[in-house]
Amino acid sequence: MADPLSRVFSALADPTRRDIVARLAVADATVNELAAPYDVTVQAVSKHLKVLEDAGLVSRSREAQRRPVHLEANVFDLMTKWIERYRRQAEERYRRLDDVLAAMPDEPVTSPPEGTPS
Amino acid sequence: MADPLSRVFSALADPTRRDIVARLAVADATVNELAAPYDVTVQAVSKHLKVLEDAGLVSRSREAQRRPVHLEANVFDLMTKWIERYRRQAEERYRRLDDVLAAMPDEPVTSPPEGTPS
DNA sequence: GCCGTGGTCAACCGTTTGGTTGAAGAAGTT
DNA sequence: AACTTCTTCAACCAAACGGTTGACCACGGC
Repeated sequence: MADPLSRVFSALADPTRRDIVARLAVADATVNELAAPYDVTVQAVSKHLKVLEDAGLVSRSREAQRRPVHLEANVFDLMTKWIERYRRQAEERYRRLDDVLAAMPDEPVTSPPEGTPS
Repeated sequence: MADPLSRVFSALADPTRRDIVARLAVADATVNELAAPYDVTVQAVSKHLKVLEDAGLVSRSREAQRRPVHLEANVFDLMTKWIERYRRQAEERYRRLDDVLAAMPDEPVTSPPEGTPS
C-alpha cells in the first residue's frame, strides 16, 4: 500500500489509533504515556505509532531515552482535499439534477432531441 | 470493526475503492460499468461495493436486473467533522505555544519555581 | 561497571482482507 | 420453457493486520 492517501485513511481506520491522535492533539506524549489507558501491551501501541508515523500523521523526536510523539496536523489536508473535492462534485451533480427537474416542461420525454445540449 | 467512522476510513483506504467513489461522484453506474476499467473480476468489484455500502458511502437501487450504484455524499461529513475537530485543536495548540514563546521574557528558565503552576 | 527505565525488534498466532474460480439468483428476451 | 445478462454467494488462498511474548538496545543514575 504505497500511496500516501491510502496510508492516512488506513491509519485512521483503527479506533485506538484515532484515540491516540485525539490525545496527541491536546499534548505531545511518550509511548508509555500513550499506552497507559489501553489494555494492550506497550509493543502494540508502538506498532500503532509506527503506522501513524508511516502515514506522516506523527513524528518522534529524541529526548534522553524518551521518544516524545508529536502530531503532524498538516497531513490532514491531504484527506480534506480529497473528500471536499468529491463531496462538492456530488453536490454539484444534485444541483444540476434539480435544475433539470425544475426546467422539465410537461413533455413526456422519450429520447433527447439531438447531441449534448451545452 | 463496528463503529461507523472506522468503516468509512477503512473503506476509503483502498485506491480502487477511492477511484470508484470518484467515478460515482460524476454519475451513478452499474457494477459491470464500474468493473470495466480495472483488471480484476466483477466479483472483486462487487465486494468493494459491499464494503462501500456497509460504510454508508454508497447505496444500490434495483432497476430490472441492473443494480445502479449511487454515491451517498453526506457520510463524508462524519469524517470531515472528526478531522476538523482535531486539526483545529492541534492548530490552537500551536497558537498557544507561539503565545508562550512570544510572552517569554529573557529569563534562562532552568526549573519551575514550585509545584504545578495553575 | 551495573542496574533500572523507556522503547524497539523479531518471531509467532489467529483473524481479516483482497483476490480468485465456480455455481447460483434474478430479471428480461425469444 | 430456454437462454442470455447482470449480479451475488460460497469456498478457497496468500498476504496483511493487530495482538502477544521474549530478547534486545539506548540511555541516565548510582
